[in-house]
Amino acid sequence: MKRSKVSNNVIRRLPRYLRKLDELTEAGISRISSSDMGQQLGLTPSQIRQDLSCFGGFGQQGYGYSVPALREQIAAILGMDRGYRAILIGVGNIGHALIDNFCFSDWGVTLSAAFDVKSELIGSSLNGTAIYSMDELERYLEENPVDIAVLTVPKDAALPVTERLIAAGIDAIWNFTNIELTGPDSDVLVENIHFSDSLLSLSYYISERRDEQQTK
Amino acid sequence: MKRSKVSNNVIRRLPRYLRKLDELTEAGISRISSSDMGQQLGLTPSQIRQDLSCFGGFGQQGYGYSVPALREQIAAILGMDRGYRAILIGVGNIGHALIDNFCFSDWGVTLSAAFDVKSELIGSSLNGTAIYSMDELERYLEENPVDIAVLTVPKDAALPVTERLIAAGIDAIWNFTNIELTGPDSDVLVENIHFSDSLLSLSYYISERRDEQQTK
DNA sequence: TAGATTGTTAATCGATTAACAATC
DNA sequence: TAGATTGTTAATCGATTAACAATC
Repeated sequence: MKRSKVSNNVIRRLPRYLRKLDELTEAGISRISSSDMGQQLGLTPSQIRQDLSCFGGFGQQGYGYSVPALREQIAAILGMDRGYRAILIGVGNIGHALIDNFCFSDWGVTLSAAFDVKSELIGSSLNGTAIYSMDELERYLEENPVDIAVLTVPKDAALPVTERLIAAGIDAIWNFTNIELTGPDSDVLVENIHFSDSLLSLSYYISERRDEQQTK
Repeated sequence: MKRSKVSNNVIRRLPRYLRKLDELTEAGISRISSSDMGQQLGLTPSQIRQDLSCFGGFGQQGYGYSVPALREQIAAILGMDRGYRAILIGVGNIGHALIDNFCFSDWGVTLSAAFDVKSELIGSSLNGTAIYSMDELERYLEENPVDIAVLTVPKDAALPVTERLIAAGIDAIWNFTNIELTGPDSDVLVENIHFSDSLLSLSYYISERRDEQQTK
């Protein structure tokens, strides 16, 4: 697999391809052409072929792509078969929801532990995930392989906890707090879920549309 | 305010600017130059000036930007002052977390009601938001102004509920389900929060980095 | 006034689309 | 074989960066 600096835009489309391929599998469809796929995703056939060709030729001329084969290829490109391990920090409302409802294993990730400061949570377990005290964080990271820290702590705890994680040598943070962690300082990977950014974008698009309708 | 087709990339950066400006306000900083701002966000000064100039000249030569003034301008561009109203559909884990913890009003949006099918929830209220039966959805939409539907239903309910929303004339959906709603069919605005897409992107970047380190 | 920094125009860079030979 | 569709190269389009006159 060549990894010669594939652009962000391409990477962000790969999970959508995967999701679409899963939908096709469920619908019993086992082959698809780039033009059908493009139609269903609102993309041009060229773009899909161009994207996939960053990683190799997965299709067959005159035929298209095998749905299950392409699905496996994309899963591998995304690292779903690498057995990454995650811990979750901050079992508040959103952390709780993730532990209970988000199926990490569907995406090849194992959630191995959770951490919180609230004594009534420590020692219990949720959906099979044990909850430890924040005091045990460093020791746990020393003794267990962890690739991803899921950050679901309150706003004020975001930066201090991030510093502890970085000091403990964590590689990647999945950030659900509304704090901008991406500083130029450390080289930890940060992937953000900013609810508010998303809602504000939607708010913009609604406003744009209404203004257009006004003008007409 | 001119709205002559501003590019997506620009729109997606505006909420980050807003967030940074709020941080600056909290830190007691009342003016900032495009180069300082760029440094703090990892963007070039040019890009920030270019982005802002899509909407007008908010700065002052030789001085920079007034933090509170720019903050208000961006808030207005994003539609935060338009009083949009939202309802939430599906009071499961994630819906519950949003009602309890996500401060809609911070972003100018009012959450006016929630809907679910579970009889034990119907009639109760969470954090001041009343929960209605799904049967009342259409009636509610007829009688109340609603701009945004927050979709937090289980996977299987996603498409049928979306169809009901569209039939009832809803304009915009904030989609938390893992289903691809963006079809070419309807012209409803859809903004997605796809947890899995985000996690898989992170998984890709981790894999990319590790492969690079291998090669070295 | 001199220094700083904007808004904007032009230059560069990168991403998307189109076209087409290769081939299943 | 003929039709379909890929992978890839070239053309186009758009976004980012650089430069600089305007001016606070």
